[in-house]
Amino acid sequence: MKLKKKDRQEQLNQAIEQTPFITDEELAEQFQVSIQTIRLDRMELGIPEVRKRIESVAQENWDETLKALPADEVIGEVIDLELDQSAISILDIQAEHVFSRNHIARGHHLFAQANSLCVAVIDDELALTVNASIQFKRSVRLNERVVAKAKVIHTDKKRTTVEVNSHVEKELVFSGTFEMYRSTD
Amino acid sequence: MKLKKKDRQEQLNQAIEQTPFITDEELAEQFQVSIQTIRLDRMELGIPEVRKRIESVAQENWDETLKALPADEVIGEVIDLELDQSAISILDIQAEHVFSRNHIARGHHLFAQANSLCVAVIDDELALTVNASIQFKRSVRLNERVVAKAKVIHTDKKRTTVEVNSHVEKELVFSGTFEMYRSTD
DNA sequence: TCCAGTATTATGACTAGGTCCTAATAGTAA
DNA sequence: TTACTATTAGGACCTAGTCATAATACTGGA
Repeated sequence: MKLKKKDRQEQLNQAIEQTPFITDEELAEQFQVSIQTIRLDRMELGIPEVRKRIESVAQENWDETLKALPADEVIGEVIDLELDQSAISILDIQAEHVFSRNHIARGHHLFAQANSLCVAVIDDELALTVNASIQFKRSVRLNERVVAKAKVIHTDKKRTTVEVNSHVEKELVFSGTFEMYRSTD
Repeated sequence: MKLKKKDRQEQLNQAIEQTPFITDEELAEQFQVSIQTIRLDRMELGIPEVRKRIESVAQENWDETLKALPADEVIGEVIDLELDQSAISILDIQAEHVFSRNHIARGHHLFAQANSLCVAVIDDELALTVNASIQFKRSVRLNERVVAKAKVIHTDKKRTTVEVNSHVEKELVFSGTFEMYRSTD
């Protein structure tokens, strides 16, 4: 027996969510109803046509591509910077940063925040990490805000040593010492 | 004076690359030529129509959404894994991994490859990095392939120490020692 | 200056995947 | 049987094209 209207619309909703690229014609085939019925259903459910659906999926992607473009950007948001002296950045831990199982932030994100802050604080064309010694003091969870403070503690001709301490609220969660190579080449 | 065909086509290419959502009509307006000219240009350059461009951007996004779902995934591709003993992964350095200025891979990607490999090698529910001591031996460049080898060198009740060495060809580019906390909680 | 060849524009027929509106038919429940 | 909802059908119109043909404009060289 064919599905009742309500059930069909429910399934339609799911089908489109899963495969937004599907046309009305294909949906009509799938549910064994006419194209017009599919269209009426879409109207009632407020679902736009394929091309608009595709466009909005594309739009999301494009926004993210733009965000990713300045690849030299610091991981997190820099809120204070004194070149060759100190810098502070914040990173809000979101779903993409955590293990899905336990909602604990993956270590490399904290590392990335600290490491890129070290690159940013150095007033030279080129800054590369040579060595680093780091400690993860406690695990960071979803929705926590990590504040990383970098402080230049030593500089000579080619090398700069930077110390980074990251806190959530008042609690130290990460600390590291980074030895950086730099040049104005 | 209006642009010559060659110059226009060059700029057209760029314009579409930057804003793939633009229609022929808008492009015709922008370059002050007829729609037909824009279409001829597209044909010659092998550029598909807006809706196809939008669809391919959307398709990329969709693929990535599916890929991104297993957020617990290892950075790089695991090609060998013996639980609690050793593991090997490869990471091909692509545009998104490097500084745009000098095409040198950003340190945190090498760290992420190594760190996530340490997580993967541990045969427990939970594995978190506690300490790490790392050295970047030489900078890695665009299109190079980094092979990371992880080896468990010590284990007790709650802690596991893993050593990771990453090579490009025969050359050591990164090495680190990771102290991991784990539990079957 | 004219001529050839290239570049540009115009026009018309056709397409996919729709919207919007009207109208006919089918199914169901009181 | 009647009333109402659900479904289907049809036609006009839309956008953003493709493909083919033809006319016009521009430009460099003999």
